[in-house]
Amino acid sequence: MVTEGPWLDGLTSAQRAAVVHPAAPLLVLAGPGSGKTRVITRRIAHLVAQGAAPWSILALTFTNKAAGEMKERVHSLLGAELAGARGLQVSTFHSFCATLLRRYGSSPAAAASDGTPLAPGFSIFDTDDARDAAKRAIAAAGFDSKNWPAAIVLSRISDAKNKLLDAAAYAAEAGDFTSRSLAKIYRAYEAELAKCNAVDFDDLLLRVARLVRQDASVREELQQRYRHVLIDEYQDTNHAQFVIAGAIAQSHGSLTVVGDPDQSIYAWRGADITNILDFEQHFPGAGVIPLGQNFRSTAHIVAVADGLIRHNTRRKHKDLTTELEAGAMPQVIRALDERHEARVVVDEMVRQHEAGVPWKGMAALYRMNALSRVIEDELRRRSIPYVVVRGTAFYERREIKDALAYLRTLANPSDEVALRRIINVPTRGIGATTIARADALAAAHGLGFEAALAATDGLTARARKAIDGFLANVAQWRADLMQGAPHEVDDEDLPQMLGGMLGGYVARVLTESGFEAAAGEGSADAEEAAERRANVAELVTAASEFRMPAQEPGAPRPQLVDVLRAFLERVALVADSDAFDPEAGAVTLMSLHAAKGLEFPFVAVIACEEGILPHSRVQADPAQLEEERRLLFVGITRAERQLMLSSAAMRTLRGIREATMESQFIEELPADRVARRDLAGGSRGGSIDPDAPSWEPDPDERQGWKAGMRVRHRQFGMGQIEAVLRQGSVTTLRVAFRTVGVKSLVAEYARLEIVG
DNA sequence: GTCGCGCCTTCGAGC
DNA sequence: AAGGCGCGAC
Repeated sequence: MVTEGPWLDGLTSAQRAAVVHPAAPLLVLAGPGSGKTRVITRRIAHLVAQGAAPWSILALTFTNKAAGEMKERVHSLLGAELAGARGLQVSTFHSFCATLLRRYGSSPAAAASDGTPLAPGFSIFDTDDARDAAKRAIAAAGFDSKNWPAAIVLSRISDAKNKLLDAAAYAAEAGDFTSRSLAKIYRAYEAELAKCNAVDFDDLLLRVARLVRQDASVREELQQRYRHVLIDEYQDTNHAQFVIAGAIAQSHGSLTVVGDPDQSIYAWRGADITNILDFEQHFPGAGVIPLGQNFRSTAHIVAVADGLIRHNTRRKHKDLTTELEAGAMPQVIRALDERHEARVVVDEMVRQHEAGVPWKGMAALYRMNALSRVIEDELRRRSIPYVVVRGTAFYERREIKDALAYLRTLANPSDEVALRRIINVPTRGIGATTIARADALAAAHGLGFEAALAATDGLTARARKAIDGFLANVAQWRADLMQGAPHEVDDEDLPQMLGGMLGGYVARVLTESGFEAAAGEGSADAEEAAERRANVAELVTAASEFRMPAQEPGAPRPQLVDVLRAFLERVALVADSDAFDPEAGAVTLMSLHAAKGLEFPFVAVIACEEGILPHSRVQADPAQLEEERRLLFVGITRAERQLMLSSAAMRTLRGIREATMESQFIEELPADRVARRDLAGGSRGGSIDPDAPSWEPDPDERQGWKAGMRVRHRQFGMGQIEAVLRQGSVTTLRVAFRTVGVKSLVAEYARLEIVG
């Protein structure tokens, strides 16, 4: 047993107390910048040093990124000395649950609520797939999609699932007409999922919660295996996650949770803040260690954050302190409009850069992803490197979803949502009529969609031929999945070998199906077509770079089908923040939600305006308003040395230009801790003429048109500037468009987008 | 059966 | 501003 080591170096007494706390329930209330990640990783290292087997430790994080970093840190802490941390399991709740469902899916407790068992290779539906399934469920339950929008239905079902109410339990509680109707739709939705051998995101948690509650042998196996459970960002766990963690930790009680109620920002997707607030009631005798000292931000920033969060009434107050110097005053900026705001923010970034802060040390944060656009434009115009952190954006693209639907059809033959998506992509002459016929046949004979397609008669010869050809291909591709790596490949080289096989396989399917060749079709222009093809190529690359996670000891060697399923699972569970690369050497742009857990020397929170932050949809509800305030608190506390909070007196949003009001949260900041700069002339909105050119755009921006530039017009599409004619203050451009020929446009009004 | 246009709605954060 | 849906033309 080792009682001293590098994992105890340089800790404060509170941090140390948390690290060495006995293997018993422990709540670490960790304020922003208080060394939370440090405490978890070092506690893991300490547990291992105390003799715990690495594979007996389960650490659950919020994102894959955080999981990867945590694993790495533990590795380097223990290093050679303790033979590393092999077998240590660090993952997100969702991927941990997916893994359990692959392993224990045959347990009746993991089955769908109608009893349909989960087969290996089940699909994980994303929000889009779930919406498709919900639409079909609404129709199947006999309701009109006009009165029952899929998105609303889904959010109600999601709420139910997060509270561990399955369709039957929901129906039992349903009293009024709306609830009873929803209960029917919920049941039909579950039937759709079951038919597809699919789960949605909430199911991953719900089914595992049911599994650990109802299946004693699984529960005991997990309790035996995971002797120590640690959970990061505990303030954002929901009830299902609470049940899962509690069940696993129940026998030994070694449960460490770390979080900050003031940073709880996911109530809207089911996070239950009482998990953390009532931890001591849930686990009597639990240790509680507050970490209030902030090592991240200079004193003014901490004071501003503290001053803001004090306005939340439903909270346990803890003092935020720092021993760092006062530092720069946080700046509160009121700009004229969103482009002006972007200019001011980027000006500050340039100033910071000149003062030695690298681009990667800066971030612009916002409440809504749509707000990234102006900042992007400004950074691009000034040739400053930036990345928009939105990991799921790539997977939301149509061509990528289609390509993945091919793979899902192959990995999970029941996945009808996927099959429907690609049955006629590229167009093969299998249209709505054919599909309606197949549906009718399926309903009449209780067939699956694929079987019904094969069996439908009375089709045109062309449709018949198209279906037969396609299904023959599918059968061949599925057969091709039943192969492993050559036996002579040793374990060391296996992951890379399998990745290569997967890449080759994906490329082959997408080529042979004709998908790749047609990937650019239907694009508005050649540019977009090229982009789509590049994205598909990128997906093939991602597949070949995929590394199969380590298998359980004694497990059979994975076949290609297992690799494909693991890949699809990984892809389904990417988080937006997974795309964050601290070494990218670029300014970071991301949502306030995605910024949780990160830190930057310079942070700008843009669009601090009523209706945006707080968001317009929440203002009536005090609990939701407090969550909005916490969101700004999270943003502020990402800043290490420089903070800018900006708003614009005028903003164009969703195509409407409107006067704005500064966020009520700005007024709540301690006035002596912020430096205000009102660049909008004291305007509080409303009094400005929206059309008045209120600030001077950069000369190079106004006169930036040059012959030869490639531009895009909303209506005319792609074109190239032939000539720039200046007539007084008016600039006229002669533009040769690909489709409509040469046009003369007034530069100021044409709203041309420069594309290169 | 397919394609393209225009009207209409929507419109937040995300595993 | 942008995506979904329905209609008409080919």
